[in-house]
Amino acid sequence: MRSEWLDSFLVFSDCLNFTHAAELLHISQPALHVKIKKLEDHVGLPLYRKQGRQLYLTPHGEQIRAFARETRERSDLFLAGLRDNKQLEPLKLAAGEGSFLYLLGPAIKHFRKTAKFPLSLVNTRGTSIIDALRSGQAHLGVSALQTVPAGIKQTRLTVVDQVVVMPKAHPLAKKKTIKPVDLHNEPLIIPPRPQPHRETIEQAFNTAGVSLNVALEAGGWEMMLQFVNLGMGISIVNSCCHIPSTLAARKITELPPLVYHILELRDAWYKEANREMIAALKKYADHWKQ
Amino acid sequence: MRSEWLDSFLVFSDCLNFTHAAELLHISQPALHVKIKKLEDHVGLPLYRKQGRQLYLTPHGEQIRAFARETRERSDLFLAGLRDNKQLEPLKLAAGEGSFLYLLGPAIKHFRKTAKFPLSLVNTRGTSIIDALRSGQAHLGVSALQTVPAGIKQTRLTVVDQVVVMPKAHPLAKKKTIKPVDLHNEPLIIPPRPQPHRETIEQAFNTAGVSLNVALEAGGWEMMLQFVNLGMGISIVNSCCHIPSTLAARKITELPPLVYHILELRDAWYKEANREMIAALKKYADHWKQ
DNA sequence: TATTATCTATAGTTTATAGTTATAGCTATG
DNA sequence: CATAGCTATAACTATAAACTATAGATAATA
Repeated sequence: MRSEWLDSFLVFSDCLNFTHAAELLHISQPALHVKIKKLEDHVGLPLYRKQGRQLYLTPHGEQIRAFARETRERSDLFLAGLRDNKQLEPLKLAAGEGSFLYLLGPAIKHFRKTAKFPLSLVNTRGTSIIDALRSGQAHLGVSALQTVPAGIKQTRLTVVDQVVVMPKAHPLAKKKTIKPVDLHNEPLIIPPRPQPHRETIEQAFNTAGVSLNVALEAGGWEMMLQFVNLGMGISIVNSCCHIPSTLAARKITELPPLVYHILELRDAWYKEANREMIAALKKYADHWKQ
Repeated sequence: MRSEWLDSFLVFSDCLNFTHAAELLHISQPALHVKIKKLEDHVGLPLYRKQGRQLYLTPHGEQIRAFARETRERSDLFLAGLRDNKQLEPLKLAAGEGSFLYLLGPAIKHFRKTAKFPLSLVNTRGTSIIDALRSGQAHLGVSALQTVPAGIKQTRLTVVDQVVVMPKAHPLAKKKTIKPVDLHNEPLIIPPRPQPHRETIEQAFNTAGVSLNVALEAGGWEMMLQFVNLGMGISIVNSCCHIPSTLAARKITELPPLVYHILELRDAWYKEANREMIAALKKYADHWKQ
C-alpha cells in the first residue's frame, strides 16, 4: 500500500470533495481521482459512495482513514526520534531463574550475535512476569503459566517433563518411572508455598491421596539439586535442569509436563526486536533435549 | 517517507549488496541506488557505509530497517483484517462515577456524533483504572491520580476545586471560605477508607490538627449530596458536582484541588479512536464551569 | 421545463519521474 | 599489475503520473 495513496486519501476524506482536496494537494482533480481509484483497486473494496452529489466514506473507507492517520503519525514520530538521536530502547526479556539457566542460553547468545538491539534480562518469579509485561518493565516473557491472562499473547515454545532426582544408590532409582504413591514418606526437598512448582506438586499429591513429607523447603533448581546431592532428601525438578552425574533422574507420572510459552502483550504493534528474539527462541526451543 | 523506499531498503539491508538486491527487486542496480539515496536524503542521515568493498548499515540504518519491517507487517495485518471484515474494536473509556456524571457527558456526546468508532464505557474506581489500561480492558482513562505510574502517559484535562456542602440555613454557610478548623466537631458524610477522596480529606485534617467526626460513610457523590440534603451532616465534594439548590457550597482551604488527567498507555501506537476521544475531551474540558 | 452551476469520471496529451545502459572509479585478490 | 566485483554517476529512454478538455450526473434556479 503506497504511502502517497494514504496521504491523498487523508486529505480527500477530510474534504469529501475531489475538487477541493486536489487544490489542497496542488494537483489536478483527475490526478487525485486516479490516486484514490488505485487505492480502492489495491484494497479491493469501495472506500466511498455517492448520495446524489454528496460523497461519503464507507465503513471500510473510515477504517482506511484511521489507518492512514496512524501511519503518518507513527512515521513522523519515528523520524523525529531518529533525528534527535533517540537511543534505542533495549529489548527487555523477563523469565524465571530456571528458564534463564537451562532454556534460554543459546537463544540469547544467538540474539546477541545476530540482532542489532541492546538486550536486557529481567529475572522474575511466578506470575509477576505478567505485571512486568503490562507495566512495560518487560517486552517479552518466557514462562510455563497454566492460564493465559487477558491481553497477553502466547506462543508455545517447548514442553518439559518433571523428574524425580535422587542419589544413584537410592532404592527408587531402580524403577524406570515413579508414581506419587512411591514417594509416600520419602523426605522431599521442594520450594516454599507461593511458588507455582510447589502448588503443582501439592495438587498432584492431593489427587493421588499421598501426604507430603517436606524435608526442606528450598527455592531455585540449583539449590534443590545441591541439597539432594548432600543426601538431605529427594526432589522433583524440570527435566531440562542440569542433573549432576551423581544423581539419578526418573520420570514421574501424574505430574503434568510444563509447557513453556513466549508471552507478549497482545497488539502492542509488533516490535522488530520482539520478532528477532522470538525467532531466536524458537530456533533453540529444544536444544536442551540433546 | 515513501513506502517504496522502505520496501527497497528492506531488501537492500538483507543483501547489503546493491547488485543482488536490485536483481531481487527486478530493477537495475542504478535504479535501486537512487532509491536508497532518496531515502537517505529524506531522512537526512547516512544509512550505510563502506568498509573496503563491504557495505554495512549504520545504527540509523538498522533503525530504519526495523521500522520498515514493522511498517510492512502492520500494513499487511491491517489489510488482512479489513478484507476479513474484522469488526472495529470499540474504544473503551474508563473513568469513575464522578467523571462520567459531571465531567465527561458533553465530550462523550460529541464523540458519538462526530467519530465513527463504537464506544464502550468502563466504570472503575480509584487506581484500578491503571490496571484496566495495562490489561487492555480500557484504552483511555480519565482520573485525578496524584502520581503517574510507570508506562502511563498523562494529559492534563481540568482542575476541580473541593467544596463543603451544607444546608443553606447552616451557620457555616455565612462564611465565604471554610478552613478545616471550622469543621471541628461537625458531623461529616465522607466515603469509606480505601477511597482516595477519603485519604485526601484525612491527610488535610491531620495536617491541620483537626479530628474527623464521621457521621456517615457513603461512597458516590450523588449519595453524599442526598444525605446532606436529608440533614444528616455536611460533606466535602468536587465543585463540578451538581449541587442541589437547597444546599450551599463553599470553598475549603488546605484541600488541594483535583487535577483530572487523560490517561493512556505510553507508546501503544497512537490509535485514531484515542486521538478523536482526546480531542473531544479537551474540547469540553471546562464545560462544567459555566 | 429548460438552464445553469457544481462536481465526478474518463479520454487523450504532455510532462515528470523512474528506469535503463554505459562506464568511471574504487578495492581486494591472484 | 591485471582482473573481478562492486558502487556510483551520467546520459538516455520508457513509463507512469500529471495535465487539459469534456462528457455525464445532480441539484438549484429562472
